[in-house]
Amino acid sequence: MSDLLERLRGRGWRVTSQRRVVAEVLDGDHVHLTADEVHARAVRRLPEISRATVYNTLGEMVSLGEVLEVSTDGRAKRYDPNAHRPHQHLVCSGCGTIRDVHTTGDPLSQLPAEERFGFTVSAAEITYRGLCPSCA
Amino acid sequence: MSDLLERLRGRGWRVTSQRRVVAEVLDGDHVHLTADEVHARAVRRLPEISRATVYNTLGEMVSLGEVLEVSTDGRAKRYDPNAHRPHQHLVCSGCGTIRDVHTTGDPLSQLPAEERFGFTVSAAEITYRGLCPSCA
DNA sequence: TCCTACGATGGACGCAGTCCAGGTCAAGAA
DNA sequence: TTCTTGACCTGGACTGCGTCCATCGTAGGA
Repeated sequence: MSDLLERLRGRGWRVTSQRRVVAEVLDGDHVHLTADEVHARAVRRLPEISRATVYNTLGEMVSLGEVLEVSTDGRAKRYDPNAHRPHQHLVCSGCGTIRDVHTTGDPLSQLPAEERFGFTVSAAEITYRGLCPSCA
Repeated sequence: MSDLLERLRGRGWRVTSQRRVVAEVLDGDHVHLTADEVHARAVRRLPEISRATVYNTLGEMVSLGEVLEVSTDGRAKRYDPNAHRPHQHLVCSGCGTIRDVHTTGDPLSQLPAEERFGFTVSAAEITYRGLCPSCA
């Protein structure tokens, strides 16, 4: 049983075979899958699972803060199961590979008060872009 | 004549009424419009202009580095005419308003070599999220 | 003024994501 | 164990954003 599923159960989630499979797909592979990729992998284990259910389940995991949504290009959103350790993303402009990276210092502290325009700023997402070794 | 259009002409762009109108729409209003909003405003000045032309023109301006594409939500891309001064974005989670902001220090220097995994890192985009004064 | 290659048009198409009416089932109660 | 019920799942239609393409129009050089 995955940690993710355990945490969700602890929050009063009804555990169904569909939700289990989606959680396992995300937990098993620490890459950043699109919803359709999650669906494709889920179908291997549970052929009847529908696309709508995958979208719903991913959306619920995101609202519960157990999974992060990242959209680094204008295309499909990707889902990041590594929601409990703060991190940023490094994206290859060639092949689209995404890696989790850790920065020194807190990005929020780099935004001076006079640049906040009265906003209550609560988060900062950094996307680093470049070429991976294979694409360079 | 807008600066933007002057620069584009200098790059050998054929200047048509459609391209002029798109450039003027972007230049006139320093907000971050979606392609459809650009189209809606362009139609007021040139009723026959097509959606495809607006998309093509925006895409060309982006490839020429004269306009930036920003996608802060998973929805429509927005176009930022302020491509020549490095800046980051502050987005209201309530209403979606986007403001250009300037950080202290260079975000690239916050990514240590051992976190680069052999990538040639060339850019960093920061999206700050929070609530604007009206939404707070 | 003429020519022609580059640009514009608009309608069809594709992908990502959402919605909905109706059928199904997990989990608590007895 | 069986019953009950409301939460959940399904599949197909639908929407929004963006792209493609065949055809027509025109900016700008000769």
